[in-house]
Amino acid sequence: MKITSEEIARLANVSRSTVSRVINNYPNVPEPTRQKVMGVIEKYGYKPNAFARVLAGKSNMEIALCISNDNSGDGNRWKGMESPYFMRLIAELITQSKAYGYMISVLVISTEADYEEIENRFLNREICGGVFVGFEFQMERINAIAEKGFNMVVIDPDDSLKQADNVKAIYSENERGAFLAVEYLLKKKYARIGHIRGDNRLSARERLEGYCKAMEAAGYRREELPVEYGGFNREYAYRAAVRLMQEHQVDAIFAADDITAIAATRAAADLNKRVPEDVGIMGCDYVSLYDDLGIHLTTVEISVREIAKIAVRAVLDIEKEKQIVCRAAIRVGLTA
Amino acid sequence: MKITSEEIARLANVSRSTVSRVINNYPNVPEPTRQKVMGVIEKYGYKPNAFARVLAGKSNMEIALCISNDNSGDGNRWKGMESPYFMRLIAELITQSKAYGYMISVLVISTEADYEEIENRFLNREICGGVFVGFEFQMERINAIAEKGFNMVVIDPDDSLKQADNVKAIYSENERGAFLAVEYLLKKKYARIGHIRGDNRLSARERLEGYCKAMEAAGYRREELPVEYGGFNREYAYRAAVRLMQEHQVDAIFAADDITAIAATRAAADLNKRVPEDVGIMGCDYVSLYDDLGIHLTTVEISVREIAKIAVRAVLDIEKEKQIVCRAAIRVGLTA
DNA sequence: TTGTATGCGTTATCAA
DNA sequence: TTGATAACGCATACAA
Repeated sequence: MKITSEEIARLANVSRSTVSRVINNYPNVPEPTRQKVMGVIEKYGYKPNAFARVLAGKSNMEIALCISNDNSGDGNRWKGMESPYFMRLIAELITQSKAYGYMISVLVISTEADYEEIENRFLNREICGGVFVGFEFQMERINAIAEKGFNMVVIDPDDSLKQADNVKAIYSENERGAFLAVEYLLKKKYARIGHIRGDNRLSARERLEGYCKAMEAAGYRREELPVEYGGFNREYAYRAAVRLMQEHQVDAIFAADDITAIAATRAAADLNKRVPEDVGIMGCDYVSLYDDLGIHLTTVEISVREIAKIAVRAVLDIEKEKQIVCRAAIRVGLTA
Repeated sequence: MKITSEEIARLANVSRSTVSRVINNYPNVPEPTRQKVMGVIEKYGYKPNAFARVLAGKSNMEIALCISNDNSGDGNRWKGMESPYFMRLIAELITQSKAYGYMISVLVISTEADYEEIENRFLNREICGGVFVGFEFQMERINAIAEKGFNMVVIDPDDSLKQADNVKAIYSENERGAFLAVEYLLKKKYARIGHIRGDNRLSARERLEGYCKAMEAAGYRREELPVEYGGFNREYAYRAAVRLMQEHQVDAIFAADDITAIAATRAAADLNKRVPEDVGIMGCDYVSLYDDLGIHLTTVEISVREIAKIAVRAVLDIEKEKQIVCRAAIRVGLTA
């Protein structure tokens, strides 16, 4: 059926052990022998059985991507598995890990049992690392698993994070990104800049802080800044944008994310304001989707590819830092 | 470290074989014994080692989702891994297969070697089935693997498909969907309906055919129908829409897909035409994305969830049909 | 109905 | 430097 190391050994006139040593690049096998064995391996297209290796003690070259499922069910589909962010992240992680010879398996975490599932896989050596991304993780569970000696990476953790030893965290430069965005608007000579903030999670608070700092640096007083609640929700964001433009008379809006920015763009259109002439709109957390619709937001981008690359390197312990920050950059579009 | 069937056997005063029989629901184990063993299993939270089972002859409860990589690099990102269609499909497949206790592993197919990888996994019992989706598959390779006795499902294959015995095909009701769409426009009293067609792949040809048939049924002559090439590309589609509206004076457009429809909507706006009053626009192949932007296309929907559900059932051979067609339905929005 | 023995394909240990 | 041999954790044919 399928050629095994046994066969290879026979054909190369060596023992299974030697074949194994060649496969695993052990140092104690002389070059001629290695050549001979490799020749037979190539000739017959032999590929070692991954499952057997794992059973025999090796770790599987597979990384679990653990996504927290969103059960809130508020009809806002920009969450959970279908979120374009997660989707791009999955795609990039698959690509990046493949470059190191690793596979990605996607696990959706929704119940307590799922954490046991993960731990089980670690114990069985089915996976050699876990990358966590999403909102509502139980950090204690993650820490507990990590403390048994397994590598975990958490992307954009909330500040509640107490990192166990084997846990690495990847942060996005939210505050600085927001600061850059507002700075950009100020340079464009917008004078009255409002902010549509997200909800209470860390990223939203950091972006708000960045906005405030940039405005303060420009001489504005923090207490008087026009900030409205958008909650990363397109309906709330739309109304927030209307309030900012009508009640606060802003001439520019820094939105907590791109969904919010798109909603603000609609609001501007409905109020007969031209973008960017009458009102400048700045997004955040670039989502590639809108380009394809011919909508080119000026926004803050933190490369998903970069995050994926770092995540893979971190979980494989190539990257040793426990706290890694991904840089934000302005992506110039047509809305500001 | 981890409890094994050996331990369970000892604790339950039976042999490993009996534990195995209980786990695998063999009939020849009396209820009291089963209860006793199950009790110990529950108590210690024993989970059989999946890899060991596979090595011992069982098939892994895992389905490979094989996605053809798009190397065309024409800058149109609505293809390959990042396509929202694939992304939703992945999400739905994960959900649906989980319901049957199966996992999904995603494989991106770009080179010849990838087919060998798939075959290798089948031979090692790492996967028990393959679901193929994308454009440029080498059906001969798929058939060759299937002929060795493995289950394969191809979603929306091109007509070049010669199905081997273990290959099942899932088709979308493209022609009927297009027919319904045009019928819908006719009922809405649009009189001059044009079509922006896709490229030369089967789905595009079928949609064109559905459009033609519906128009013929309404008394139009096929040769005189206003059809322009859009190629599923937003730039081409935009220009096609302009031609239809300016040169052909259409009052409604049936677009080959939703990307095309969105481009047509932009074109209408740029020509100062109101949608749907001055011109009706009908999409096809519903992509959920646009709702979140406040754009509500009237379009043709073929449920991705339904496709995923059927794909899982087909690959597990619960669904026995070799050719399965997924129904299309009109999704009413604001553009027609 | 149950237990024993063997095999799955690999790695690791120990001798040679 | 190499080769036997014993794990790894489970399923199964066969015997009892």
